[in-house]
Amino acid sequence: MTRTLPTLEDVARASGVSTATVSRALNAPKRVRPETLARITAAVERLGYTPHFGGRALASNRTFTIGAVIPTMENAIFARGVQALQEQLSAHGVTLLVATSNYDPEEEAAQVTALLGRSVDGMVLIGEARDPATYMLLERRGVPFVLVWSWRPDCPWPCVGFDNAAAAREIAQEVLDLGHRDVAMIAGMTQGNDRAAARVAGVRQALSDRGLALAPDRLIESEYSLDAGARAATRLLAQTPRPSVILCGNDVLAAGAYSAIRQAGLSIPGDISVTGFDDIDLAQVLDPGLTTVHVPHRRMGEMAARMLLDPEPGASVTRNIELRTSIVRRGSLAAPPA
Amino acid sequence: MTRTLPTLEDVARASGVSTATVSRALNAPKRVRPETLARITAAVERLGYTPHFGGRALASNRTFTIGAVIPTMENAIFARGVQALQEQLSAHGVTLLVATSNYDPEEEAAQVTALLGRSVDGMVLIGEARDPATYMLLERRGVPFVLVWSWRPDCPWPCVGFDNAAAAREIAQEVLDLGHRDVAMIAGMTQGNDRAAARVAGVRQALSDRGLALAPDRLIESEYSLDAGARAATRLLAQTPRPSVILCGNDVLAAGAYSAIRQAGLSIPGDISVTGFDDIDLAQVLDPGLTTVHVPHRRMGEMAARMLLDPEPGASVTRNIELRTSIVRRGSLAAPPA
DNA sequence: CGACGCAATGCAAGCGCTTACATTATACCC
DNA sequence: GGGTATAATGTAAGCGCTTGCATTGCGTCG
Repeated sequence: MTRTLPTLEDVARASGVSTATVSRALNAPKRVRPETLARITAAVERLGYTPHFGGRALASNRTFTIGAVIPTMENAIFARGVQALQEQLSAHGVTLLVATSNYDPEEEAAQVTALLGRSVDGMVLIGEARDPATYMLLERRGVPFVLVWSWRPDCPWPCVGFDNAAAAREIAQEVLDLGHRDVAMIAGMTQGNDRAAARVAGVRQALSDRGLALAPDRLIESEYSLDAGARAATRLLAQTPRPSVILCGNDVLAAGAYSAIRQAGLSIPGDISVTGFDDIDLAQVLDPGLTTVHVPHRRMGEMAARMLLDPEPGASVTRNIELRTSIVRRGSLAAPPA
Repeated sequence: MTRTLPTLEDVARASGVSTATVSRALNAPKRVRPETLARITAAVERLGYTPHFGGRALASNRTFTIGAVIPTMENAIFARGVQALQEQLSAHGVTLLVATSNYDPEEEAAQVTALLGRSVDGMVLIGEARDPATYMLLERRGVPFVLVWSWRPDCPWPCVGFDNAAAAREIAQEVLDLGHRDVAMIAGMTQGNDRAAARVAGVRQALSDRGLALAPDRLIESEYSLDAGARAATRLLAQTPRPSVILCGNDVLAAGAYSAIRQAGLSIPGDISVTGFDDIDLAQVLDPGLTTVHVPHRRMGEMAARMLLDPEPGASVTRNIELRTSIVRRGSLAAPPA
């Protein structure tokens, strides 16, 4: 009962043409006479033929597949970004292959290798910080790639993202403008994560602009999870004096902080303010709504897709694109308690 | 500057053996003499050789890839399930290919076809309700697949999931036990979605067990999104009398309901209770915490992986697995207002 | 000590598809 | 109507890999 799938040759035989013609009918329909095309199409239909991906990849050396390596799908922001990217790509008949690295550079390198082995036509990577060997590998294979989520003017690679430092600085300025002086921050792990590092740097910059500084014990680096965020916040709340605001490296951490603050019997923003970063759905569902930085995840996906799909690399599409972020003001940020 | 990747043949030449031996060295190391193996390994290393996926797929007709078609990545519950599945699969050297259908059966069928075209070795599908043609296609191609998220004792396909109806009935019973009589429900679109339909059925069953019924205007089917959930809740709140509890088809809808309720100036659970389904992170972050049904997404992923990876299909592993759900009690459910 | 079995390796035939090149049909021109 | 572009199709050579079968080399055994 081992069934053999219909092949190009079966279709060719069934429609009385050569395999070359069938191939053309499938890949460049205008190159075959309409009636022939019709006959072939009918045969394809009747036989239930589907092109064999491996054969195609082998012969044409193209796979119509692009790969993406993201830290994790469990963070909604990446899930959405991937979704956007995928929608964009499928609209062009390209499949997206997603791999996760769990924020581990070695794992990321392994996933990149795996994707290269599958002859992806292009690749999307998150952020800029990674082992130079990974970049070399990519270049050696001549696989186009684009970095998303990070951006700086002189990034040597094609990238589409936003200035994490500037955005963080901006929201920190807003916090300071409200009169906060005793600022704490829960950041993501900055090790090997340029976005997390840039956000810390941005906050530091805003503070130093006003002659303030982020004391070492006011900065906690935390894994990106609700629980870790809550734990970090708990530690901050225990300090005397208590900070009047907690800036969080992302919305998930902020949500964790909400739990801890609620747990401690304090109110937001009455006793303490909180800000986030990313603007995932969660941010608007929290009570009070989370003031956060809106990140253009959707546009990043679209632009990345466009860059990768661009027929003449380097030509019509700019290879270094800065997207704007914006601050979304909700209830979690107010002036410090008197 | 067109670089050509090293091929099996290059490695063979470099290590003074035939391609057959190199292939064996890669796929069945114990079948080649240790010293030969060492030489080959060295050559592979030196040349930076990576097997070409397409060639392998073509020759061996196996891809070490399994595909999954999920409704959307934007719902955290699927994102996490996929993540779990992926971890499980990578541990066995298998790649996961994820496609999304956006709850559209036709789109799902298209994605299934696409994945089949890529010669996946197996497939994971969500739920049982779909066009018979899709099942036929799968069978005709002889590709093993497993259904997750749904379960019933006499499901004709391999499946690992839970009894959505029973779980919904259970939480509804708990609601009724607290004294609620005026129950409303925001369900997912039941059209082509057996999980959503089963959850409604479960609630109905619980009600009818006590001689109650779900009035037509007390049931709103809604798209799975925060906004849609909020809109549905708003409509329910406008009814007189106002229901004393809103059962939601999933946590995202429940979160939407929270917004609407807060908007209306009502309190949870003082004025109105809310329950969810899935137990995503969100549920514990909401204030008050959301009482919901915990779904074993992680175990589903693991079991599905195991079923697909199982060397002797039908043998050691049961093909019909029911997993247990449990009710997570948080603050959103209380007795109705006096 | 020759026959035998087994382990290690080589040979070569594809797997299903694309595509340069060759060939044939069609159309159009003077 | 012969000649020539041009369009449509066919021919066949791979793409990189796996694998059945053939071959070789050796240790073993009667």
